[in-house]
Amino acid sequence: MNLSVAEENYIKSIYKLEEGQESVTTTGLAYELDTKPASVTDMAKKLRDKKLIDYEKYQGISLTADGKKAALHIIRRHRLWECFLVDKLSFSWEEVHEIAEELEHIRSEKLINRLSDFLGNPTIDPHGDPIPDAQGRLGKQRTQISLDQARTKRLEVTAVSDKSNALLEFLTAKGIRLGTHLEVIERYEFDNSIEIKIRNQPAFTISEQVSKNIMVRPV
Amino acid sequence: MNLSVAEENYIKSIYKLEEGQESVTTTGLAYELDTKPASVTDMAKKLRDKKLIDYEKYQGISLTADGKKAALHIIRRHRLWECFLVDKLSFSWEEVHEIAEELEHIRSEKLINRLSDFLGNPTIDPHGDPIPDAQGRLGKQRTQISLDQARTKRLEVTAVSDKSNALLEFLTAKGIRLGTHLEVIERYEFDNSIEIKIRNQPAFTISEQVSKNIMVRPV
DNA sequence: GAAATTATTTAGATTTGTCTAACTTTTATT
DNA sequence: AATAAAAGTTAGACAAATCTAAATAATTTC
Repeated sequence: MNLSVAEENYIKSIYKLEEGQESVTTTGLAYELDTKPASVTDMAKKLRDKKLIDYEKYQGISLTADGKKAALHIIRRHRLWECFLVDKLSFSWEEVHEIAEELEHIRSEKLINRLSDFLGNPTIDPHGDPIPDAQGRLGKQRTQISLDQARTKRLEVTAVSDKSNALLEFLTAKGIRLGTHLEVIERYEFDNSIEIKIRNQPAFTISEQVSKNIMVRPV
Repeated sequence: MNLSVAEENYIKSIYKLEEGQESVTTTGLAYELDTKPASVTDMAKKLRDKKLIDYEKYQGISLTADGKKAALHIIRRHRLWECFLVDKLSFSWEEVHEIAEELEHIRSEKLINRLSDFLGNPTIDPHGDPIPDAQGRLGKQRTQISLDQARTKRLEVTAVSDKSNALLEFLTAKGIRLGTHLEVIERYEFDNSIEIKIRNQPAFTISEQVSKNIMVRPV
């Protein structure tokens, strides 16, 4: 299956929205791709014809098995290039996303598999997200700090799911990066904000919007 | 100046044809780009409007100073990626061209300059062609075996100017690669073919078409 | 459950890069 | 120099991906 850059971006965004539980709507996808709902409808028909998504008008969109496979291959390419940029070219965590966004569309199985070897076949990218293997198989997911039912106190940051510059810059400013150990001081039910503390720095509060995007594991 | 992939390919091909002395015609460029003369005429108008080429109808095409600069930047990207593929990902000489053809269109000054640093700022690519520096300055050219006025006997291959698979495979089959030392046995005026010998293997003859694309230096 | 609001789709237009077919200009031939 | 051939251009069409504006369906609200 040979996909255009536009088609690949749609598949990737649909995967991302599906991952975040909620159903994929025309408007939601348009927002995610910074385009208009009318354009999404057009592309939905095309992707349905290619059997990459299930789509009935007014009924929303979901990836087929083939679509999921395609998505995982695109994500593999994206995350491997991010590793390359950070590990080999000394880019910082925050600046790699945009460039990887372009590199991910270069389609050569051989290139990607050799790149993976060259990088030592990493299984997580610089943001802590798992890298699918050559067959599209994915390692296990981490937990969102806000969904942690066990109300764990001591946590380690393993990933950030939203890659917007705004969030990444905020986290950097706060000293939160991959591997950072943090302590949950308080969880406020009324707005789902969370008060946290890093080492011996003063505590501060993060909104649900932010905490939803921080993946953690108990430590 | 932000160029589309198509525009970049035109600029690169025009540069290549200009480098090979002859004037750049609509048909010649169409052949080089595997497209139709009508398409070339359309694009020529667009590139003229962007002041990258001089073009008057029926009068052929030539790069402006800006166009040359753009071409050298594209070539820099292409050749650096070729270095990466061969040096770091163990691709062979012959297979890198196509992939570099895609990678060259990723436009991030920072990416390319860091890639260059990572590779040790190479000045020639795996085919022996010089890599323009960040300012677009180019090292000195090598000589075509067929233009060697001095009629040198012992030569070293420093580059191959035509990157078509057909030629690269032919050269590999004959045992001609970068750095190969060869001895010119005879030059035939009537068809400009050249009889050469590599080490102690039997001599063979190469046509002008082939020899024109082999760059050499005396040894 | 009717009306209002929101979401989605359709129809028609636009841009980029390409094409074919017809036409024009230039170059080559005699 | 006239004509034939080759090279180049124009006009009109098309596919991909997008858009706006209008129409339709679904959902929410009262």
